[in-house]
Amino acid sequence: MPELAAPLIAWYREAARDLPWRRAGFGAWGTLVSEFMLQQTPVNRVIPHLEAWLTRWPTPADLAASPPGDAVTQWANLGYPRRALWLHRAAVEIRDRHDGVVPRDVDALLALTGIGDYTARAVAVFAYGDRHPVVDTNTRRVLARAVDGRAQPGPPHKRDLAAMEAELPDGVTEAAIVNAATMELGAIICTARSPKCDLCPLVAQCAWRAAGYPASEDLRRKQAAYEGSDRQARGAVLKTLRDAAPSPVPLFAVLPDWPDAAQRDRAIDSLVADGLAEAIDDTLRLPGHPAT
DNA sequence: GAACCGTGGGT
DNA sequence: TACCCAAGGTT
Repeated sequence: MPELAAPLIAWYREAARDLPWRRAGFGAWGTLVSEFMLQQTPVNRVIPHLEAWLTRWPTPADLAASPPGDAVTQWANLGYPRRALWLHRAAVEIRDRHDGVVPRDVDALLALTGIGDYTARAVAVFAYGDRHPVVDTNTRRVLARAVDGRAQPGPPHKRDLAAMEAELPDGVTEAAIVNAATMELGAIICTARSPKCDLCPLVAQCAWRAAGYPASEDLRRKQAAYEGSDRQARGAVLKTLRDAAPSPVPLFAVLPDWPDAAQRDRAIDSLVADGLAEAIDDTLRLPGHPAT
């Protein structure tokens, strides 16, 4: 058994948060939706939106039968709205290619729109109980500290999967718990800013602690400035469309007072190019019904 | 591999 | 206040 597994499993049993997607029988569709929402959006903001989403669309086929614009509206202010579009596309693909059943095979999951290395393995492990390494930003930080003795992980890399694989016990059930426990530890104890090392189950094993908590060069890429950015303009345009939906908005009424008109127009064009908006006549609206 | 993609809470 | 950060993925 790898060194970290036993203390992680023991800690997780008593410290894990009670989250909706950990309830017994939550289902693969619910897991898939939760993982889409959790891509770069914090847990506490996801929970109410997840429950509303699953009430409205209890199965992939239910979502696939709605226009993609409805998904964008229901997504509300979760951020990165193309995730809503991608989740809708994935639902269509699940309906058309997998008889409406969320696939279990990692390669089949990876072939769905909006699903990458993390989400594919998270569904296979947490929804179906299979044995794979699951690596998210929490996992990478915990391994960087506990195993590599560094304060922060480098940028995401394929080799991260092998690093996590090395920490997994042989047993399928135990491996799934170690995956979840490593993420959970990074989320609530081994946090980015001020880790709670006095509460950490890995104090005896932690290479970063043993080395005296050295600072490490921060190799992560920094987020671009948001204020004044094209992203901000896109967000504002899309909020206008969501608030008006299902009605279209006349183009002259889309952010008429935006300080940079060229930027506003660029935002509109890029949203149309992304499929997040449709320009019809002299109006703009959320995308309608090519779902069925 | 780097740039790009939203939004809000914590510090 | 300004900056950091968040269960990533696509191009």
